[in-house]
Amino acid sequence: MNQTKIYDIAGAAGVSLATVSRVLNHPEKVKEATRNKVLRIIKDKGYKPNANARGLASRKSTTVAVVIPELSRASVAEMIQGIDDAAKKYGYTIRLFINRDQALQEDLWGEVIASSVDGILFMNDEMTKETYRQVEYTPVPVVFVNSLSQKDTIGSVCVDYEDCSYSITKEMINRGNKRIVFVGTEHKYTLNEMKERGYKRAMVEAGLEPEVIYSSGNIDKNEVFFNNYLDNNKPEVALVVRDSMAISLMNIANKRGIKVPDMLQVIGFQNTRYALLSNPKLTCAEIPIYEMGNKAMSYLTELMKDENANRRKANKILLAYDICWRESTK
Amino acid sequence: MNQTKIYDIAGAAGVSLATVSRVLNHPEKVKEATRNKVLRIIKDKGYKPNANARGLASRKSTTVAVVIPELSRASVAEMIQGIDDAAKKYGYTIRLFINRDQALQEDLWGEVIASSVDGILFMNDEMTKETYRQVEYTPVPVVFVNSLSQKDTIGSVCVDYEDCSYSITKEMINRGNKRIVFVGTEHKYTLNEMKERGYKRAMVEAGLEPEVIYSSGNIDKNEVFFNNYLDNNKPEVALVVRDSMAISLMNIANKRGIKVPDMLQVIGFQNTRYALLSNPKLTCAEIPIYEMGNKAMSYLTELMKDENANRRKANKILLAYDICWRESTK
DNA sequence: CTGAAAGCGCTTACAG
DNA sequence: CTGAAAGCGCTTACAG
Repeated sequence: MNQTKIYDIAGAAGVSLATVSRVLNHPEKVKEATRNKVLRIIKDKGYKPNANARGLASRKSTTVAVVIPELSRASVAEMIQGIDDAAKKYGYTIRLFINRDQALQEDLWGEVIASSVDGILFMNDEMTKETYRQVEYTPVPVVFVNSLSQKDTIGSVCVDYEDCSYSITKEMINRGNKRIVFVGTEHKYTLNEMKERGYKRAMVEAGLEPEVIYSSGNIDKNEVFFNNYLDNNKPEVALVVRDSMAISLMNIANKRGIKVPDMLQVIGFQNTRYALLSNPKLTCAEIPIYEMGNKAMSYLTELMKDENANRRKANKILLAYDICWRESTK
Repeated sequence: MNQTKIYDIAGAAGVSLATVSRVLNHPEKVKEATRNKVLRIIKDKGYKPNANARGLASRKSTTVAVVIPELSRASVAEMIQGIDDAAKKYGYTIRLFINRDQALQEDLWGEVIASSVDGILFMNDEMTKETYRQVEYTPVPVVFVNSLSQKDTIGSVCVDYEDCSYSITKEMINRGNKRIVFVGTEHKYTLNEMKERGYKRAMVEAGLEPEVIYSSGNIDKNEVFFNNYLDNNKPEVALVVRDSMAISLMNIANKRGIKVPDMLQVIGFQNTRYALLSNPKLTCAEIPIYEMGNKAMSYLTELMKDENANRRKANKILLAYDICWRESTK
C-alpha cells in the first residue's frame, strides 16, 4: 500500500538520498560498489521513484503527449503502436490527447502544455495558421506526424502524398487508361489535398481532364453517392483517398454488374486490413504508418535531448512509400 | 516560454498563493469577490497549474492509466474513445500503456503504479492468477473493461458474451439449422472462451454435436485454413469470434461458389466497420464497445472519489448487447 | 474567509 | 565519490 520512498532506500543502503538519486540519474558518478548495493536494494524493495516528484524537481517528466484527431482510424492505431515502441526504447511514457473537436483545439493545447510533458507528437488533419501559431509558442519540442510542416522551425515526419498520388496516376495513364477519377472526402483534409494535387498534376501533364468528386465518410451516404455517380459515369479507374470508401465503391460496382478490375479499377491510399479483407483485394499505396510513428518519436527524443532544439532548423523527414498491386487493378 | 506560476497570480491579485490554490480546488471556500478577481487574472494570464507539483502536493494526479494489450483492434480504439469522453467530463487525462508482451506485464504494471495515476482501466485478454494478484495489490482503484472479474473485490464492465453466444446459437437452431460450427482463435482469449461456452451450451441443450475449430488471426493463414476446412465440411452456419475472420471466411466461400447466406450463413461477434464493408454485409452481435469504455471510466471516477473503495465489494456491470441481422444470414 | 508555513518526494548545484 | 541543503510549484491543515 505505502510506496517505498527514496529515503527508505537510502536508509537501507546506509547512504544519503542524494546518492540514491544519483544511482538512478547519473550512475557513472557513483562508485561501483555503492551503486551495486543501492541497485540491489532498489530491486529488492521494488522501488519506483514517484513520477510527479521527479518531474517537479528535474523539470522533466519523461512523458510525451500524443495529440491525435481521433482513434478509430486504423492508421492512427498503427502509428501509435510505432510511437509506443520507440517511446519504450527511450524510456518515455505516452499521454494521449484526443482532439475530436477542432474548435476546442486551443483548450486542448493548453492542457497538453500544463501536463508538463517533455515533448509533443502532433497529428492534425487541418493545419491552420492558428495551429502553427500555437505550436510555435510551445515551450517543448513538437513534431508533426503524418502531416508536413510548412514552417522550418517545426519538424515533421510524413510521406510525400502528392508524389505518391502523382506516381500512381501516371502509372495508370501509362497503362493506357484515360478516364481516371479522383475520389476525395467532402471534409477538407490537408493530406487529401496533397493527394489531389498530385493526381491533377499527372492528369494535366498527360493532357487529360482531371475529374474530382467528393464523398462522405459515412458508409450509407457513400453507397447512395456512388450509385448516383455510376448511373451517369463510366470511369476506367478510381483513385480513392480512403480504403473504406474504395471498398464501398467496389461493392457497389459489383452489385451493379460492373466487374472490378475488368470494367473498373480501384486504388486506395492506405494499406489497412480492410484492403486485404475486400473482395477483390484492393490495390493501394503502402504507407509506412508504423515507421512514421516510430521515426517521429525517435526524432522527438533527439529534440528533447538538445537544449537548443528550438533555435535550430527542424527536419522534414519524408518516408518512402510503396505501391501494393493487388486484385482491384489489372 | 516561462510558464506563469501560482505566485504570479497571487501577486497580481493581491492575495496569498493559498487563496489562489483554493479558488482552483475549493472555490466554495473563497469569498465570491475574491474568487472572481482571481479567476479573471488566471484567465488573463492563461495560467495552468503545473500538473507535477499538483500531483505531488495533493497525492492525486487527475490522470488515469489505460492498460491495453494492443491498439490495432478496432474495438480497442472505440473503447478508448468512450473512455476519453468520460475522462474529459470528469477532468481526467489518460495515460496509455500498451502491454504487447504478456511476459512483460509485471514490469508494465510497476511502471503504471509508479506513474502515480489515480486509477487504472485494465483491458486484458488473458486473466491469470498472477494478473489478479497484481491487481489486488494495487494501491489505486482498478476497473476491468471488456473482461469479467472473477474476484468480487475488483470491479468490471463487460458484456455477457456467454449469454450472447448462447442466444445467437439458440436462435440459429430455432431457425432450423443443425450443423453450426464455432470458429475460435488458436490463441486463447478469456472472452472467446466465454463465447465458446455459450455456443456449446446451446448446442448440447438442443441435442446437437458442438463443433469447434480454431483459426489464426493472420489473414493469409486463415484463407488456407478455411479452404482446407471447406474441402471436407459443409456447415450451415459459422459463428466466428472475430469479424476479420468472418469476412475472410465469406470471401473464401464466395470464391468456392458457396453462396452466403444461401448455402452458408456467417455471424460475427463485433460490430466493427469491417462488418459493413463486407459483401454481403455481416450479421453480428452488436457489442456496445464505446459505452463499455464510457461506463468503465465513470465507474472508476466513483471509486477514485471514495476513500474506502478498496474495502467495498466491487460492481460487475454487464451491458446489454444486441444482434444486428444483416445479409450474411437468412 | 484568508495567510503563513510545512510538506509532498524528488534532483542538483555546492562543498568537501 | 558523497552528503547537507535548497528548491521544484503546488496543497492543505492550522491559526486567526
